[in-house]
Amino acid sequence: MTSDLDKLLGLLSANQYPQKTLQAGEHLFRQHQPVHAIFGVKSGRVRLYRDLADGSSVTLHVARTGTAFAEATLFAERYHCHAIAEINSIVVTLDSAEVLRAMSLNPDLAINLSRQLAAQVRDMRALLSLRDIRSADERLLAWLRQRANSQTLTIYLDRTWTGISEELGLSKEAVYRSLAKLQQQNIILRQRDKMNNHETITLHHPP
Amino acid sequence: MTSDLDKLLGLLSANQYPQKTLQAGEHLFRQHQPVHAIFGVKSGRVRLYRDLADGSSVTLHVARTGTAFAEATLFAERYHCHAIAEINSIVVTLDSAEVLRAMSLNPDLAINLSRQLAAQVRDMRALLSLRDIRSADERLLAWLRQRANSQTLTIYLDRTWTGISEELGLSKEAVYRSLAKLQQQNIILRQRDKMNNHETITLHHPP
DNA sequence: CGATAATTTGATCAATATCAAATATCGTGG
DNA sequence: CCACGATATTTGATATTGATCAAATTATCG
Repeated sequence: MTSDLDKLLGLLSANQYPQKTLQAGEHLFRQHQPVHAIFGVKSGRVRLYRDLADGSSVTLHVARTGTAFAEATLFAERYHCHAIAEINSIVVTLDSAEVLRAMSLNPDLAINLSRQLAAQVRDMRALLSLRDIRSADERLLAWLRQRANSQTLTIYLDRTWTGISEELGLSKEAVYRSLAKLQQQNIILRQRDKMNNHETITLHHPP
Repeated sequence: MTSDLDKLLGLLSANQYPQKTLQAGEHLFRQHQPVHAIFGVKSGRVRLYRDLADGSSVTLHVARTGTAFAEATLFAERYHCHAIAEINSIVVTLDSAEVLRAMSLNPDLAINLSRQLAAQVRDMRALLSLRDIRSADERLLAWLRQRANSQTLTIYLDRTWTGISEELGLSKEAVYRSLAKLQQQNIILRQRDKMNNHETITLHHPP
């Protein structure tokens, strides 16, 4: 999966991006603190959460390897949530003032960021619309159809089904069962590629 | 709800935005057609879908009143999907070449668009993370907590629960039942405001 | 005031989460 | 190259939960 982290980092060309190593449980930033940077996860897992007045907290997002997070802070004065590393993690930091200044001078940078964010909105919308499909079979099928090459009707997989089941919001068991069912009904064809251990799915009949 | 349509429209200042009236079943644009504009729904409902080689199609998104859609087409050559009005609708159109040109000349416009899109990404992430919560009670509670004023722990509602249930991905019955349960367990307090027919929720105990 | 939509509660059922367990596969270090 | 531990894949059994169908009440809006 090409990460949106790579793309976001492609926004600034010259200098190196400072990395920060976080121990599990260490905070990257705190709510109300002045904004310093936006971030990307090189490795690990960072949870964003907000405190509530009664002492409890809400999780807003869990950022995983290869994803950018806190993009909205680019335009904020202060962080509106805490960021804590759930496991040992490495994050890349982009100084937000620097990014903003660069964009002001060079519209292409800002346009480029818009492009990335627009693509992200599109992808997340597609993901969100999948969640409205109750049936596991149909949800999985819709996921496959969204990703199918519209000519060949094939999907090349470089991820694990267990990971995909999380994206789908289904248990891995449900996904495996749906795969088996769709295969049995001859709606999909699963082909394991001996060469590279990956898998190719081919779609058949329309539903 | 302040619509992201309003914000998006705020990007361009001077001229009026052309509106287009669509009959139910009428297409706004077609897949593969050169991109002409990005859009916002003034009223009605527009479905975005993509054709597959076997003659079937996948729905990518259903845009509702007050939302912008096809923002990603701003950077595309051709529409990657069809757009059809599901019911009689009115859409506002923003010529994409014009928007792009304006942004090239004025970085602030592009930065502004980035700001809107970043906020959208943040909101959608929060929505997506809610969908990972299986329990209806907990999902609803998380939704309330995300929206609670972190000081007063209150949420002012200007929407219908039926509409909220769709956002939550739950049946309206499940939402009403969860509301009743949370109320009974004294976790939330519902107060109907006689003045303006709206409702205020107050959160109590941490979970 | 009538019509339409929203709210609310009940009963039932189907579907998926969950728990279990067995096999297969991968990555790693010896 | 092999052994081994970790992870992924796969299928079975069971229980829980929310979807669905129904229906009654209330609220909203011309």
